[in-house]
Amino acid sequence: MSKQELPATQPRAGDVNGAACCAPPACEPLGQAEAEELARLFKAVADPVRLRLLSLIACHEGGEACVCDLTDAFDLTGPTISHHLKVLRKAGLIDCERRGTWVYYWINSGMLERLSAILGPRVAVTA
Amino acid sequence: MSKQELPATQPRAGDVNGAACCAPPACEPLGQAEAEELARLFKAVADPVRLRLLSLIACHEGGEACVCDLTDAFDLTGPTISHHLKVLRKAGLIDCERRGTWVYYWINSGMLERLSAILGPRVAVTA
DNA sequence: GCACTGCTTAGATGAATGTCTAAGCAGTGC
DNA sequence: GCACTGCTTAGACATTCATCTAAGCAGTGC
Repeated sequence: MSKQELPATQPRAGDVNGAACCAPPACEPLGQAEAEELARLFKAVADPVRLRLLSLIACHEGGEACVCDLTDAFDLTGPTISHHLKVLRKAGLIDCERRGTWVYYWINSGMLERLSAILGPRVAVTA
Repeated sequence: MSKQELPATQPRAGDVNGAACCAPPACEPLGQAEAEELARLFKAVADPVRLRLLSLIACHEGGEACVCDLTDAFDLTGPTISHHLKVLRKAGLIDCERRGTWVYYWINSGMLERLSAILGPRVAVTA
């Protein structure tokens, strides 16, 4: 847990024999802390069931869907869908509210847009 | 593996007692096949080491970096970095070329932009 | 050819993750 | 209050994944 703290401007192991293999970075790359937080978000999205859940919610009229509708769209048990929804919720990608018997979910589009922006023009980011 | 093939227009389980819990989708949600392919791509990005690798490569002068430089930025062994680079390569997110002693990697920005677009305005997508 | 460096592949191992069943909590309606 | 439905939590289990060490392949230079 020390190498990633190097100033990255000191003489490099690659400079042996006087032949540098490559140039220093031209912009500030992602730090470890940001990378870990972003990876947490991407992990939440990196599952076919959760991608389809997001899509189903986004596609529903009014931008929200109840769990029963989401569950019906899969060949999975209720607890499994509930688990995936929880992962998305913990990542801040969706929010939910109980209304009487049913629980409704909707997309937190700000979070998705943040992820989108990171992959967009360039990976380096001020996050 | 059959429920997701439902037309989604037939009477629903949620209609019990005549009280529908929710409305049908307002647009075409992600299919299972597309979701699986996208999840594969997102999984490749959903790791702090791989995010930093992408960032380091993108930030390097000329848009490419050699492995030795990438390895030095982490507190991980060479084989581990090589493994992560392979994951990114198999996902089509980066490409590489050997030039003499060193191997250089660069970003396949088209792939990243595709992922970016999916998370962007809406999750529903014609992928 | 031989030693050296750079990088990848192969195989093992511990941790994280997706799924299930069983059980519990929260509303609704009789 | 009691039964019923909708949804979540808890815990178990199989699979996937990140990492390591050991070994192998590819260039370079003497």
